[in-house]
Amino acid sequence: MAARNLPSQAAIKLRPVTSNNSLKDHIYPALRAAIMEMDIYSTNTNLRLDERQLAEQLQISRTPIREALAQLEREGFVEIRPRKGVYVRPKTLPEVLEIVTVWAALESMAARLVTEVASDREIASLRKLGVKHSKDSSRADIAEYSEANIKFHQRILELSGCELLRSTAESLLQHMHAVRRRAMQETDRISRSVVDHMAIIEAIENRESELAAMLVRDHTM
Amino acid sequence: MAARNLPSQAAIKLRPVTSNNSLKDHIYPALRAAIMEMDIYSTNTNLRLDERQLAEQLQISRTPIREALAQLEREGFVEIRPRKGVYVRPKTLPEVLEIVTVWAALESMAARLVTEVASDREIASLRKLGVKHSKDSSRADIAEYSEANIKFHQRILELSGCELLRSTAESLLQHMHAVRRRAMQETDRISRSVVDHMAIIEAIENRESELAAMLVRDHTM
DNA sequence: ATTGTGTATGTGGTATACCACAGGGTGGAG
DNA sequence: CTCCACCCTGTGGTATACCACATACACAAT
Repeated sequence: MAARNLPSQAAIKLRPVTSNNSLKDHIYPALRAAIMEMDIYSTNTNLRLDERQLAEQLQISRTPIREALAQLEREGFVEIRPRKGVYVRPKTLPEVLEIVTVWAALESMAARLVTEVASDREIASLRKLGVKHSKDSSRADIAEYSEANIKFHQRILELSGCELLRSTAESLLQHMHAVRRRAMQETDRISRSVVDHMAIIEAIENRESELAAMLVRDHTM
Repeated sequence: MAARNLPSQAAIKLRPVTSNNSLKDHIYPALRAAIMEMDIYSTNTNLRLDERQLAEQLQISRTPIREALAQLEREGFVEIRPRKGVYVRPKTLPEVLEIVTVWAALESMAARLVTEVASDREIASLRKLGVKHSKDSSRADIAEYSEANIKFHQRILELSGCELLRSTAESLLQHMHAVRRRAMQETDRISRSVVDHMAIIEAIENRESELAAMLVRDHTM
């Protein structure tokens, strides 16, 4: 504080150097991404992960890898069988349906909250995302649309103002990553989706809590 | 399979001895319970946990303790500051409100599902829990009522048939453990609660999805 | 007396060594 | 040739040693 008024103080201003010291935190997203890339197209891909092999590939010891794997296990991405091995856990159809169900519950509540707490300005930003949808869908660019689609739903969760709602849904989203490709292949689904989104936006703009919550729920499920 | 028809086979039937081999899995609940017992009564309680001290108390090495602590950190019970220490993270009021909000979203969806998939017999079991409530509340036995109250809500989540819905809510419940004491102190809250529960049961019995979902949501929040 | 610097100490982070158990392979007995 | 006991190897689990950094404190320079 005293330094603020010292004229002789050179304005060096280097960054707080908060660089990620922990290997574990660095490795966890990498492993998760690698798993999400590979887990689909099941048969004859090796679902087993070897701690020592990973350690050698990453040029670090097993310890941080084990911590990352433990986290992935708790989140349901892998299964660790003692003295057997670490296995990628492919998601069954019932599991995916459950994920969608919980997501619907969360986003439905989020939509309700948005109608109650979000400013008109914020809601307008939501509409802008919706408009982008229409343009993208006309080009039928699946991948790009998928991105925008996710952004739209994430935005609703953000605007709810409930961080736990957002983060819980976000972790579910990670599990859906591999499945989304399939789900979004059908083109007619896109046009239907855009119509749904417009209806959702409209309900939110009109502050119709019940309607917004219902539309989001039905749309997701 | 072949042993089934062997008459000489004594019906010993001992358990698969899958007993908890891993120290980590044994320690994690213990630590969590200890934290939940202590975190309240904020000021002047030492919020810091020492890995080495815990290791000495439990007569094991730091490794499994670190794994348990890492898990507790992921779930938000403690905060690990590198080279500073492990600190119990007391929940702020806004955080508790967020937990309640997410819980309401989950249980509301669960109630909706119950009206769709649960058998009449299962719903009847729910009513039995409700009846137990009335009896308990007349005795104004706070602790006992609190238990029954939780059971009631957990039962709704079970009957939804969506395991992910149940487990997600269950993890939220852990965070509420310390807070519940306060919330349940007021006696009039109990009688109100019982009335609410009866209305919820009735809606579910009549298969009124919307009504059941709404009642659960409003009751929780 | 004040301030800045060196150092001692304690922390979580990482590396490494060893352990117990699961599974498969091998050898010998029949 | 068949089958079973035994060991050998590989796995995740645990213990231990060491590291880099944050902090506190002593002490010296001003």
